[in-house]
Formats: sequence, structure tokens, C-alpha cells
Amino acid sequence: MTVTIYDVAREAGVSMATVSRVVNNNPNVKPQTRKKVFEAIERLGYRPNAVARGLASKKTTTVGVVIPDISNMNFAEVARGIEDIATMYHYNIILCNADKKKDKEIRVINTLLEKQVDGLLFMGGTVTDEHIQAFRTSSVPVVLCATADGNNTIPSVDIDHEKASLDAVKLLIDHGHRKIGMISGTLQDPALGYARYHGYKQALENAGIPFNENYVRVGNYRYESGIEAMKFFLDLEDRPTAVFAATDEMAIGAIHAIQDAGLKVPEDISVISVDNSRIASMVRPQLTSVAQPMYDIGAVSMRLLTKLMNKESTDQNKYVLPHDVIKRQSVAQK
Amino acid sequence: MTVTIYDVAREAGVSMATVSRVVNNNPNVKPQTRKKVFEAIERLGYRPNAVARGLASKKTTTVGVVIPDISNMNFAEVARGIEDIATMYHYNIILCNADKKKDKEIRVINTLLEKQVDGLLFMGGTVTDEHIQAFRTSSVPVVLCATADGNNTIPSVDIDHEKASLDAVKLLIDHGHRKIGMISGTLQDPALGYARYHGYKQALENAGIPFNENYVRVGNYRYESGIEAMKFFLDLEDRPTAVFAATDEMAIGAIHAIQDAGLKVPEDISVISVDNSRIASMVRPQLTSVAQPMYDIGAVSMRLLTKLMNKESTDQNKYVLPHDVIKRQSVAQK
DNA sequence: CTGTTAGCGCTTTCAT
DNA sequence: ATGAAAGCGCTAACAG
Repeated sequence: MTVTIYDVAREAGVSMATVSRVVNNNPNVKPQTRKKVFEAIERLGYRPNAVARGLASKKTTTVGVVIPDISNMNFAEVARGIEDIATMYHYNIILCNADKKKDKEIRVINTLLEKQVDGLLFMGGTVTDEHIQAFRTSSVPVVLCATADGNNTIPSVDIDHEKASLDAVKLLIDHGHRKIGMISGTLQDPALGYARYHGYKQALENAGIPFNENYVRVGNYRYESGIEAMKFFLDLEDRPTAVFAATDEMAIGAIHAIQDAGLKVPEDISVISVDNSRIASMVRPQLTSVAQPMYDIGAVSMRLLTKLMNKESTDQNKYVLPHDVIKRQSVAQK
Repeated sequence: MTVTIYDVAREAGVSMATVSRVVNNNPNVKPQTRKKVFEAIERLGYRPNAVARGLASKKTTTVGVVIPDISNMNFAEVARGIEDIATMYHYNIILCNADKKKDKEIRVINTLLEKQVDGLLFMGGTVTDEHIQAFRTSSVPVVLCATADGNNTIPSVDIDHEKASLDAVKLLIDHGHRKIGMISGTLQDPALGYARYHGYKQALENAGIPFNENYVRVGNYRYESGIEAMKFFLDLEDRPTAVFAATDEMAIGAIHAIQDAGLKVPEDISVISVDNSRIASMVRPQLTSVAQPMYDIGAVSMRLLTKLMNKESTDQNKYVLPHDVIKRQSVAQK
């Protein structure tokens, strides 16, 4: 039924070792022989069996990528960076979606390891002890991308989430705002939730602005929750003159809530966020937002992984990539 | 270095066959023996080698999914449908991104086949003869999802793209519009481009409305191209009173172009599109759009694939799932 | 219920 | 430049 290397060998009148050499581009084959073999391969429609190859060579030339949420544009962008570099170094990548569930993440990590990937890229989610445990049992290198573990025991590539939101809030402060609301993500989420919240507090503190509990609302990263949170702020007696949202979507929700209340952005209330996703330019006014280098995070982490897989030395264990605030139209002077 | 089934066998004082049985949940093992084996596994930190297993059993319990563009929300949704069903039937799925490039699609299909996946799901893109050729050489079943080949030789699950856009345009006509512009995708794209364009023409024809070349602009599915196209319409002497866009993003671009020109949606110009992506509710006015059951397309195609992999008979070769027009606020009576 | 024994399709020494 | 042969780690008859 299936054509094996042995069939090709017979067809070409050579040994299977020679066929293997041809398939693997080993130079020690007479051009004529090579030609014969290629013809036989063509005639028989031979397709190498990567599973057998992986078993024999103990290498699969594939790296596993666990992506926490396939429908999140940011992660998709990271994945693109990973892929481009992987292709460059002749690795296949297999993407496994973990659907934002921790147990699925663990399961997927193990599946990937069982599949004998040559390396593992863990994207996004929170890194718990259970994760660390799973990584420890791995005999192949692991790189965290767009996330990091608390103790930095595992190589990682990420941005400084706290600094990113600090910079966002600082821009508001620099525009004269002192009553600044925050629409946060869940504080249980270390990167997007807690770090951004903490950056917000830090920025206030740096400017000597007292923290006001009423100025913080927790959302779920989505548009609707941005609307809800903003409505709350709007109803406040002493409402904020500027709002910082942890994601673009929530920021857009906030903008619409403001507009629905008959107020204007940024004239009445300024809005800023972190993400700089494509939708940031798809609102009126266009959204000022902190850009994170998602593609680069993917690219750098894949490059790091190739070094690790090659047992090359790496200059660092933890890479922090710079972010950038993209000024558009949603922030104005107080 | 690595722990094998043989090590476990020795540790537990049984044969490797028994260990294999335990690992594979074969009932023919005395509970006591099973326990011994599990303990040995635990002690040694044994992890089954899926590659060796795949070679021996000629099954990998994984299906390959080629996704044309990982940053496209629609496909992400299809993937979710695929995954949920795959999990249900105990298949792992590995996602390979083809980056909207045909040659990469072909390459990825071959890689997946070399990796001995038990089945293949091809999502999205155009199906050319070259694809068909690659599928023919496959010894495992293939299902097309969210696309179909011209001759329906390959099992597929899709919606009726032409009918979807026909229904959208019909809604406009039913609201009294007769001057209807279309912002199309590239006409080279059979599903999203040509089919939607054709549906538009068909709807006009059904209503006895003459086709006007000036009322069709080709965009690239993106927001900016929606703006461009709409600006063109706005400059027309006899401009359309309604616009049908092939994607939500272009529709939103159109809405903003209309608003920037000092006109109102839907009072002055109605807008409708196909996609019903999350951003459809993230504009003012909210966008009326035709919903496609992306999740279901994924789920149904995966289910179909499981049947095919099991050599079960299937009632159909081509499944066409129903779409639904979601009425929001961007369409008004002429 | 358990063990023995062939392979699965390929890579990789080691000879020649 | 080529071939022979020994595995890679596991499953799947087949025996018992």
C-alpha cells in the first residue's frame, strides 16, 4: 500500500541507505545515482514518513507552540513572528490552542512533549508552578513568549507590561489630567490585569496624585465591559477627565459610552489604552494606544529557541522588548 | 537518558507488553499488576513516545488543520469548532498556518501528510488543481471546511456565499433601495470575492435593477479600502443610497467615510455586509451583517472527518450550512 | 492475564 | 560512493 524507502531502493537498484542519503541531501552520492533515485521516487510517488524518521533520528524538526487563545489577534501576531523565524531555520511549527484554560494548557504541553517536538514555545497565559513542573520534565528547551514566570527560571521574551501602562497613564498626566479612571482587566491575570493596574497606580504615585477607588473598574477585556465601566464613571459626581483602558476593545467601549452620553472624546474626556490593535484606527476619534511589538516577541523567542535547541550559548535568559505609545486623536490637554 | 517502556517493565517486574497494555488502557490486566506498573511509571517519570507509538500502530490520533490566515477571526472561530469536536473524539489537532500563500498551503499539506496525520482539514483558501493533486496522493481522508472545490470531488462543509450576499442585497432592495453600491473583495477570490459579487448582481437582476459599473469598487477586505471605495461613491453625481460590503471591516470603513462627509448612516446611506464579526457591534450605528456559522462549519467538518477516518458511511459529500442576516442599525428604509 | 517476538520506516555507524 | 545491519520505542499478533 504505502511506498517505503525500501521500495524506492529496489526500484532504483540501490540500497536503502543510498535512498536515505538522497532524500537527506547527503553530498556523498554520485550525481547519476542521485538522478536514478529521484526518478524512482517520482515514479512511485514516494513520500518520506516523518514519524519513522523522527524515531530513527530522534529529531522531528518541529517545535510546538501553545497559544492560549487562537482568536486573540495579539497572539496571532506573535505566532506570525514565530513562524517566519521557524521557516528560516527549517523548523515546522505546530500550533496548539489552549482555549484560555489552564488544564488544557498543561495537557497540550504534555501532548507536544510526547510528540517529541524539538522545542517548546509557551505563549501568553499565566505560568504557574504546575506549568513549571511540566516544563521541568521536558528534555527539550522551553521558551516563554509574551509572558514570563515569576522567578525567571525559564527563558522568556516579553514586554514590560507595568511600564507600558505606566507610560500610558503618564501621557494622560502630562496632558494635565489628574482625575484618571482605569478600566482594568481581571486582577488575577498577572500580565494584562495586575501589571497594568499596578502601572496605573505607580504613575499616579509618581505624580503625587492620590489613588481613588471609585476610579477603577474591572472589566473582562471586551467591548461591552468597557461600556459598562465607563457608564459607571459617567455617573460619578466627580467623574474622571481621562480614562485608561487595559485593552483597545474596552477603550472603544468607553469612547462609545462617552459619545452616547452626549459628550465628546477627547474634548470632554480623553481615552488611552494598551494594544494598538488594528481596531485602534477603526474608531472615531482614532484611539491613542501603547503598541507592543508582538511580532518581534514571536520572532525573538523563536530565535532564542533555535539557539537553545542547538545548545548554543545565549547572552540573556530574559528579553524585555520595548513598547511605544502611538499618539492618535483620543487624548487632549485638560 | 530517556525512560522507555522497557525501563518501566523492568522496574515493575513485568514485560513491556504489559506496560503497553496499561498505558493503552487495555482491560486485560490484573488490577494489582496495573497498580505496580503505574507506580513504576510514576517513579521513573515515564512519558510515552508518540512517535514510536505512531510508527508501530500506524495511527497518530492527530488530524492536521491548515488554516489560511491565523489572524483572521473567522478562521479562528472555525478552528474552535474543529477543536471542540476533535477533543470529543480524542484526536489531537495540529494547526498549520499558510499565511494566505498558495505555495505555503501546498507545502504545509505535504508536511502534515509526512507527519502521518490520520486526517486532514483544509480551511478557507481557494482550492486549485494543485491542491486537488496533493489531496489525491493522500492516503488519509481530507475535508474542506469553509471552502469547496469547483467539482465537489472532495467532501466539504461550507456556506452558500453567493446566497449570503444575495440575501444581504435583497434586504437593501426590500427597504426600497435601488441605487446600491458594492465594495467587493478581489474577484479572483472565488468564495469571498467572486461569489459575493455574483450574489450582488443576481439580487439586482432578480429585482430588475440595471447593473451600474460605477457602483462596484474592489477593495482588499480591509478598513482603509472600505473608506477609499466609499469616498469614490460619495463623489459620484448620482451616488448610491445603500452600500453592500463584502466584509465587516470594509463596511465600517464605509460608515466612517460617510460620517466624515457629514452624512448619516442609515438616514442618508444604508450599509450592510457579510461576516457578523465581533466588530459589527463595535461601531455606531451598529452594523447589520450576514452571520455565517463559522463555529458550526468547523464542528461539522471535524465530525465528518471522524466518520471518514472510521470508514463509516456519510449521508452527504457536501454540506452547506445556513446563514442568517443579523439586523442592527445600519439599514433604513429609503 | 501475561510474556515473546516480529516488525513499523527510517537513520546511522561501520565496512567495503 | 555505496551497502549491510543494528536499532529508535512501541504495538500487535500469537502463545501460553
